[in-house]
Amino acid sequence: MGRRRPGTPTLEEVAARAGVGRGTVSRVINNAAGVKESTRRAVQQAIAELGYVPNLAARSLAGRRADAVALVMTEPDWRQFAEPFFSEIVTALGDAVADTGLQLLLTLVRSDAERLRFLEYARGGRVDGVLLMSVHADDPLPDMLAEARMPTVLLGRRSAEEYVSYVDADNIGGARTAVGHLLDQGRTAIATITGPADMYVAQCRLRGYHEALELAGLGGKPSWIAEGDFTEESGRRAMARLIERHPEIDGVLAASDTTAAGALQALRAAGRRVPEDVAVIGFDDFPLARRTAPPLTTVRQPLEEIGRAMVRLLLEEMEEPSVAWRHVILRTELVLRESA
Amino acid sequence: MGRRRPGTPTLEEVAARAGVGRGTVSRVINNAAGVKESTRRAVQQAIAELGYVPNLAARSLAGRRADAVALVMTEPDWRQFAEPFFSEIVTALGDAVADTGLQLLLTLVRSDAERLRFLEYARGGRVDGVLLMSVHADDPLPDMLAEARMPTVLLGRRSAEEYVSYVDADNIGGARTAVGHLLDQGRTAIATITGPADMYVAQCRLRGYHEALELAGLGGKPSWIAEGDFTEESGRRAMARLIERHPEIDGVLAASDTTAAGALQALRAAGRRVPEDVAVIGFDDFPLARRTAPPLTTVRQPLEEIGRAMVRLLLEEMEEPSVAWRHVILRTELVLRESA
DNA sequence: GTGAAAGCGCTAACAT
DNA sequence: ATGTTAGCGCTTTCAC
Repeated sequence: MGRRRPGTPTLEEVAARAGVGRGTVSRVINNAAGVKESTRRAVQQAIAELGYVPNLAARSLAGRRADAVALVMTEPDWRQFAEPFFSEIVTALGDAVADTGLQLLLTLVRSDAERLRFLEYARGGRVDGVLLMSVHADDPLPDMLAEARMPTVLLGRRSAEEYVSYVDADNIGGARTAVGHLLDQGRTAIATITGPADMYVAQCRLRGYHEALELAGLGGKPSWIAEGDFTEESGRRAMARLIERHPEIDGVLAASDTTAAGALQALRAAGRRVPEDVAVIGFDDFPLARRTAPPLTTVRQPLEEIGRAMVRLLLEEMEEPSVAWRHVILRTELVLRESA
Repeated sequence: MGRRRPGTPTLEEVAARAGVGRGTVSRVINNAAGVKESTRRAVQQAIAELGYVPNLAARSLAGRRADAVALVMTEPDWRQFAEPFFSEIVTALGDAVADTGLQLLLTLVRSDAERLRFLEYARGGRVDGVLLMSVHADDPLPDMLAEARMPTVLLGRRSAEEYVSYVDADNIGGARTAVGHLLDQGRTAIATITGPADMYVAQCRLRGYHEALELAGLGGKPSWIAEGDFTEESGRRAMARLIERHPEIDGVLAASDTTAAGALQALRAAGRRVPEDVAVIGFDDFPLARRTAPPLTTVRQPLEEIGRAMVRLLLEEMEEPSVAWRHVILRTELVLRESA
C-alpha cells in the first residue's frame, strides 16, 4: 500500500530557512526554554512559510513516547455502547485528557483477533497508556497489558483481588447509604434485587445492603434477596416474586437503575403506590433516573471525578512505571427523587 | 514526561540471535516472499524467545505509513453518541476495517482546540486516512483535511456541492419510494414533517416527497409541509398542527423515526387510528422502529453497506491520493411494519 | 535467498 | 543561547 503524501517539509528545511540549527527548531516547536525571542520568531516564521508539521513517527522514535492514550471498550455487544453511561464517561475522560497534551483514542475490542491487534498496537508504542472500561471478569486484556508493563487503569474492578490499577465507585458505601436512608424513613422490610452474582460490582452492592441492615440490628431474610442481571426485565420478574412472597416489603434497593425501573413497573402492577407503600432506590448505571415514573431516587456515581481520577492515575503510572498498583475508590452520592 | 519501558528487544537483536541479517528479519515479520522456510522458522523462533514486538514508530518512519485510520466524531453534543445509529455505524465500520490490517481509532472532536489537536495528529502521519461522521454543514474539518491532502471520506454530504469524498444514502429515492407506497394504498392527502431546513439530508428527503407527488399528478399544498428538527417533540407538535388544519390527511412522511414516533403520539391524541385512518412512514435514523406502537414502517439505510463503502473509498484514496473525489450513494430500503 | 548500508525525521546530550 | 552529533528501530534498495 503506497501511502503518505510526499513533499512534506522537514525540521531540517525549517532550520535552513530560518538560518539556525536543527536543535533550535526542535526547541521552538517543543516550547522549550532557552531560545532568544528573536530567534524563536524567525523559526516560527519559517515554520509558517513552509507549512511545516512535525512528523510524529520520528518524534515518537526519538523521544520514546507517543503522546497518546487509548480508551479501550471491551464489549462484545457493542450495542451496550448506546447506553448513556458510556457516552457520559467518554465525555468525562475526554475532558480530563483535554489539557494534558495527549490524544485520546477510543478503540473497540470485540474479539480475540482485535485483542491481539490492539495489543500489538499498544506494545508497539503507539500509545503511552491504556484506559479500560466495562471489563468482564474473565477478560485477559488487563493481564496482557500488565505483563507488557503498559501503564493501565481500569474503570471498576474485576474482583476483590484486582491488582491492576483501577478507579471504582464506592458501591458498598453507596448501598449502605441507600439502605440507611430507607431505614431513616422508618422502613424495616427492605428487599434487594442484585446484579449477576459473578460480577464484583454486584457483590459489593449486596454487601453494602447486608452491612446496613446488620448495623441497624435487622437480620434481613435470605428470601428478601432476589437475583437480577441489571436488565429491566429481570427487575420486573424479581420484584413480582418478592412482593408476592413478602407483601410486607416497604423498601427496595435495586442494583441498577434499569432493574429499578422494572421493579417500579412490577410494584404498580401489584397495586403498590411508590413511594407511599414501597420506596425504591437504584444505582445510577445507565442514567435513566428522570425517565421513570415516578423519577428514581438513585445512588449516583460521580462520573466526572471518575474520569479525572483515571487520567490522573494513568499519568502517574506513565511517569513512574510499575512502582505500585494504584487504586481509587470514589464516594457515591444519594440523589433523592420521588421514588423514595 | 519520561515514558516507555526499556529493555524491549529490537529487530537487530532478533537478527543476531537467529544468525541472520536485519533485512531477513524484516521480511519475516512482514510476511514478505523470498525467504527460505528454514530461515523463516529460525527467525520466528528467535522472535518468540525474545518476545520481540516491532516498534511501530520506527516502522512508520521508515515505511511512511501508520497502518491506522481515524473515525472522527464531530459532535459537540456527545450525548448524541448514545443514539443506536452511532453504535451501529461504528460496528459496521469496525467490521469493514477488521480484515484490512488497519487499526481503527475513534476520536472525539468537540471544540476548535480538539480540532487542531486532531489535525496535527493526522497531518503528523499517525493515521493514513480519516472517516468523518455527523459532520455539520459549517464544520471546517473536512476542508482542513482536504487541504492537508489527507485521504478523507464523509458519512453524508454537507451540501449538494460536496466535494470531499462521501458515502450517503439515497434520501431522495427513499422519500420517493415511501410516498409512492402511500399513493399505492390509495392515499392522496399526504403530508410531511421535515428536518431542519438548513440540513442537506432534510432537503433531500423533502425533495423526494415533492417529486413523488408531482409524478402522481398531485400538487401537494405548501401547508402540508411542517418543519421539524428530527426530535420527537417536534414531531408531536408538527403533527398536531397538521391534523388540526387538515383533518383529511391520510398519510405522513416523517424525516426521521424519532419525528415519526412523535407524530404517532399526536395522531392518537387526535383520535386517529394508525394505519387505518392515517399511515405513517419515517426515515430510520435512530432505529427505534420496533419500539413504537404500532411498529414503524421505515425507509431504512443500509448501515453495513455504508460502512463497507466508506472503508473501500478510503482505501482507494490511500492507494492513489487525490486523483478524484469519490462519491457513493446507497439505495435505501422500505421496511413495512404496522404503521403503514 | 540473504546481508550490508543508506536513510526515514526527530530528540537529547554534548559542545561551544 | 545555539550548533553539532549520535542515535531511535525499522524498511528498502542494492549487491552478492
